Parts: sequence; C-alpha cells; structure tokens
Amino acid sequence: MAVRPRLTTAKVVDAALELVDEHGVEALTLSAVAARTGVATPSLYKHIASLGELRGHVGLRVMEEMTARFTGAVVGRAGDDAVRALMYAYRAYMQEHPKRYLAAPMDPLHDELQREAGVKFMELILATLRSYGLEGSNAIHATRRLRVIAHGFASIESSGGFGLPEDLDDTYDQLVRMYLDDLRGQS
Amino acid sequence: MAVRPRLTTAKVVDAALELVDEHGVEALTLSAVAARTGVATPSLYKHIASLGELRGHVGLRVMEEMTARFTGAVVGRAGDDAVRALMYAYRAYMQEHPKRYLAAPMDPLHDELQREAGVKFMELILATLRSYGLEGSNAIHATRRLRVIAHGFASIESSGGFGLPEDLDDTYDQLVRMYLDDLRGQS
DNA sequence: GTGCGAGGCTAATGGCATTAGCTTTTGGGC
DNA sequence: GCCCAAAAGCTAATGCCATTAGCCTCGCAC
Repeated sequence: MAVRPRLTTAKVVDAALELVDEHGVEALTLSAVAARTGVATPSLYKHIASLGELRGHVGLRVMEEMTARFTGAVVGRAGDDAVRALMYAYRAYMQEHPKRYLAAPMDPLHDELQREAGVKFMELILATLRSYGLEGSNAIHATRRLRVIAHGFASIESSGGFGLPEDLDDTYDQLVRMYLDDLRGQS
Repeated sequence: MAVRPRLTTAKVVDAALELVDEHGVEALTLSAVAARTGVATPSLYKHIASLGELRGHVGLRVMEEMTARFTGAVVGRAGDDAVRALMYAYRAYMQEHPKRYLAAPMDPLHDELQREAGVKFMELILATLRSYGLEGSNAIHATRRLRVIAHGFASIESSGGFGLPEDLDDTYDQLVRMYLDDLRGQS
C-alpha cells in the first residue's frame, strides 16, 4: 500500500467548498484552507498546484454536483414535466448553496480540467429536451435559452439582486412557463 | 477657487475603468491605478476611501453608462419596438465592453452609493414596458423577466461561456422573440 | 535495517492594501 | 508680492497573501 496521506486533494477541495459556502468565493484563500485543514499554507502545494488550480477544482465539483442532482430530478420524466423538474432543481440547488453556486464556472468547455464535466452538463440538458424532437442547431439554441433563463435568474437571486418584495417564486414560475410555451411553438 | 488637484476621484475612476476594460475586474488594483495615473499608491487615498469604494464607483459608472445608452436607444419608441431596442442595446453594450460589463453591480439597490442609479435603471425598464399596460406586480415581474434574459445572456457571452459554434445572434433573437410573445400573451 | 519518496515544516521573497506622518503646492486674504 | 492653511502629494512601515526553496521525518519496500 502507498503511504496514507493525512491530507488529499479531495479533502483540500472539501475545505475550500466549506469556505466558499460560508464566506463566498472571494474568501477562498490558501491560508484559510490551510487553517481549516490544520496544515501550514505551503503544505497545500503537495496537493494542488496553485490557488488558481484549486479554484478550478472547486468549480469542477460544483458542476459535477449540479449535474448529479439535476440528473436525479429529471430521470423518469419527459417533455414539459422533465423541463420543469430540471429548472426547479436548478433554482433549488442555488438556494441551498447560494455562495457555492457563484463558484460554478461559466465557461467549463474552455478549461481542460472542467471540459468533461461541462460536456456532461450540456448533454443532460440536451437529453432533457429530447422528446421535443429538435434537430441540430435548434437543439443547441434551445439548451442555450434554458441556460440563459436558469443561470440569469440564479445568478441575480444568489447575489441578492432582486431588490423588490414581489414574490420570486412567481417570477420564476413565469419564466419557466414562458420557456415552455416557446418550446411548444406557441405565440 | 479651491485648489486644483492634479488628480480627482473622477480621473481615478477613469483609470480604473481602463484597467477593467483591458485586463478584467480582477486586475483592478490600487497599485495599477496609481501607476496609470502617475502617482504613488497611497496618494489615491486622497480621492477614494479604499479599493472597495473604488469598485463601487466603477460599478456606479457602468450602471449610469448603461442607463444613458439604453435611454437613447428607447426614446421615441413604444411597445415591441421599444423592448427590442432596449434588449439589443443591452447586448451591444456588453459586446463593446465585455470586461466592463462584468463590473456592473448585481444588487445596486443594496448599496448606498449605487442605489439611485439602480432605481433609475429599473425605472427605465418599467417605462419601456409602459405601453403594455401592466399593473402593479405584473410590471415588476415583467421587468425581472427582461433582466433575467438580458443579463443571463450577457453574462454568459461576456465570459465566453457559449462554447459551441452556433450563431449567438440567432440565440438572442429567439430569446427576444420569446420574451415578446410572452408579454403579448399575458393579460 | 536501510533507503527513499511523499508529505509535512520553516524561512524567505515579493505583491498588495492600508495607515501614519511628513513635505510640497496652491490659491485666497492681506 | 507675501503668507498660510489646507489639499494633495510623498516615503516608510505594517500585515496579509501566494509562492518558492530547502530541510526533516516517517513508514513502506526491499
């Protein structure tokens, strides 16, 4: 057996995610991670290459976590039912981890480390839309529209950007309905 | 007359915006601003209270700039025409200043400095939707839906988040059409 | 039991924001 | 034209952070 390390990359990322959840992405600092894992700051470099790489790992985790949760929400459903499940699961994830959500990478396809997870995420949305029988580019545009709505809403809500008292559930319901009406080709 | 300073808060913010445009928000650093304005770093504190406050000023500028541009795009128009003008102006602003766009505050209403500009921005959207005769909360929800779409798309595009080759103009056209169809269908 | 490599440590460097306290400049009052 | 108060600049110092270099140690493989 190999030497059992007290610390592993996975544990470092765990600590990083806790910090992000508690104090936001801007508080993700190597010295804070070191303090939390009970190690001196430079020791972290045995498990990660840099702060930037750690951020990449954190983003990857968030993306994988979202894909897993949304997959669970969507399986066994089709059509509007599946789309609704996906979109409400998206918002629910953001509400459970508002700060963590903001650590999700916006452009996973351009990052070597995150690319695979990004593709899986996209394929999940594409699969969710399968029963609408969209062809080629139309399917891509439909996934983009969904992402724009889900991410647009989530990023504003998680930043506390909706300043007025009107019910956010209502706004999101309207957005989901709008997206579905559009998908069905209503006008 | 008061003493004429070589530097003013406005000039400091100008330099900060240039830095943001060139290298992104994360490159907005007091020493970089000092270098650009030809001054020692601590001298900046005669014009701003802290890096955080400077970020606030930058966000305020962006918000004011957007409101001014969008106002120009919308005046003299009504109904779908006005909404289209607003939404296309929104994307055009982001395309001209992709990095600067990301410095726009997500929650201006919660910031003392930015509150007034945030209210004006919101009132512009409300005014743009005036001719649809939306009442009370319905008007708020409609502005939120518009913001979700415009900001969702802009934030993803400005981050290079659309990884596939499909035409982004098409996607945005579809989103605008979807929003308008939904607006008309309401009542 | 020895050796070696993984994983920990301390020390040092350099960038950054921020504060304290000094100096210089400038425009208005005389 | 001269003086001065305050505005606006400066240098020095502090403390936090990431990162690098180089050393120590311990446990498994042999």
